[in-house]
Amino acid sequence: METVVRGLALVLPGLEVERVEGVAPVEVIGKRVLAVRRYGKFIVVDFTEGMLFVHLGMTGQLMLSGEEGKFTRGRVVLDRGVLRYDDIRKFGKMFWGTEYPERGPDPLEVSGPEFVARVQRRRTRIKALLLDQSFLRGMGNIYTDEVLFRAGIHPMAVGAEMSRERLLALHGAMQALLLEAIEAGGSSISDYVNARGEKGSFQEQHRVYAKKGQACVRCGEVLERILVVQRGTTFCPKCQEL
DNA sequence: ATCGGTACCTGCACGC
DNA sequence: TGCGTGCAGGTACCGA
Repeated sequence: METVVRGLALVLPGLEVERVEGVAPVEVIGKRVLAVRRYGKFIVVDFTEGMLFVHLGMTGQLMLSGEEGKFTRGRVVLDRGVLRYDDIRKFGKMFWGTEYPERGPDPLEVSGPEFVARVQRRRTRIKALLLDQSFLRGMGNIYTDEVLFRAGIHPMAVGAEMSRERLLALHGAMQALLLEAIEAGGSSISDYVNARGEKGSFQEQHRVYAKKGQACVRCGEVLERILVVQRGTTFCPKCQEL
């Protein structure tokens, strides 16, 4: 989402909405874009009064250029350019609002001590916690699996039982991972593209996500796949012991 | 508070 | 080639 936002922020500010089509909310008509920001996994387009929230779900794409397709679900036509919304599975959403949805702190902004304190208050498994948007806004399945591998933590480990040191290491690994992923333009598995329709390359640096059966890059052990809160989870049983 | 199950929707990879 | 199954960057809601 961060990489989509960065692309949109280069182009949209100052433009005025002329009309909308499809799922785009009518409230934006006639309003001028002030800024484009990210709020967790939401893309937030700031207008003179109120905000357009866009959540891409699993397969959503928000683009400034490129061809219309079978899965184009909506458009925001501006005085200079068109913002097009495509979504194969229709899990994404666009809506107008004046208040932010209730969410936890941003993983890139939360401090180490605050992160530790929040985790230690909870009895649930660390993977479920990282995925919970009311706990942290922004971590998804890819980066959760990747960061737990980097920090050497089992996805079923209970947060409240982990030491301050391990949690601080997890916090540091999480911020480093996200910054590297943003630097690489994000992870494109099948559908993800930025605002210009370009794929990211961080998938080339994934170490465990969707790599069940492959050898662990650190120890050579065969990577395992389990289900945690109904999400496919891949980890190294040797480097990430319970 | 937390969890499993289900639902939403479409495409794709895989086995037979 | 075709069919059935399971899986997918997410989230909401249900009942236990």
